[in-house]
Amino acid sequence: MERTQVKPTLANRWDDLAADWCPVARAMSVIGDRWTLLIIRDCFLGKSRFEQFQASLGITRHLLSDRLKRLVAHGVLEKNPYQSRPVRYDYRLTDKGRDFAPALVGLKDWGKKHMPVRKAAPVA
Amino acid sequence: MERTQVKPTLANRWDDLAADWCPVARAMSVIGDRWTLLIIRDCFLGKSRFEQFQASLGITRHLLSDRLKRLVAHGVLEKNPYQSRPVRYDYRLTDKGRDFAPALVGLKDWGKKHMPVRKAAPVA
DNA sequence: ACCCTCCGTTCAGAAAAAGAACCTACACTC
DNA sequence: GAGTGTAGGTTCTTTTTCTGAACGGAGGGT
Repeated sequence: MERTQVKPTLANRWDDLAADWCPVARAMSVIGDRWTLLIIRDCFLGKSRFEQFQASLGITRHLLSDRLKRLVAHGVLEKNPYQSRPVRYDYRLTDKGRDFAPALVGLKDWGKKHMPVRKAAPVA
Repeated sequence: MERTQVKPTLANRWDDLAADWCPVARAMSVIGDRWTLLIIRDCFLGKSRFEQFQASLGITRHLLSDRLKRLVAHGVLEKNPYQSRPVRYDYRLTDKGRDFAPALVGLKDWGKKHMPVRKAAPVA
């Protein structure tokens, strides 16, 4: 009885999309932010560690930590120890994660065709 | 020189991605939020008006207005008057917008396969 | 004249993100 | 046996963005 009636009229929170009738919306409940799909892209490019993602994306560590947790929780990534003495983890795509490949290719093609690289400021 | 620097300290991450080396990142600079791709999906489903998007998505009107402007600015949608007496506009996909189809299909397939509809709360 | 529809805009408050520093645990050197 | 470095985070405060509700304007219908 504590949170069933939180918002009766408008539905929108991140995870509310997960129950949408539309599969695209349900996909957006996983990757519907600026970084998540780029983390997945980095995984496809062979990156697997916290520091690698952080260096690659320039994302804040806090947010990266959060997004990795979310991806693991969704079963898109797996967190495994890759060495045990000082325990260190890496993140690898699961089959579910690898199935993003077609969507990623679609976005890559779109970006290539429609978003030419315009440098922010040709300083100096 | 006084007000070109509206936000001097923080870089706008949205637009930083537009200059990224990776075409996926550049695509994310357009659709890298929870709603934009769903607006585009709605366009593919034949919706074209403010109220239709708002009813379909449950997005706040403010944000919808903002996202539509952004999509028009990016050339993904076109804003056209569909009646002139009380001037009303609708939003239609451009060719650039229609080129999202493959990516959208990729996400739809992923959502269908990996995100079964789980109702938020099986209340009574 | 009054209410209705469509397409927004404005405002205050809540949520999320940014940026930087901090922490743990171990290994390597000195 | 104290510093230094590395990997993988967490904590903190300040900005930015999003939400939710109300307001506005331009015309239409009755």
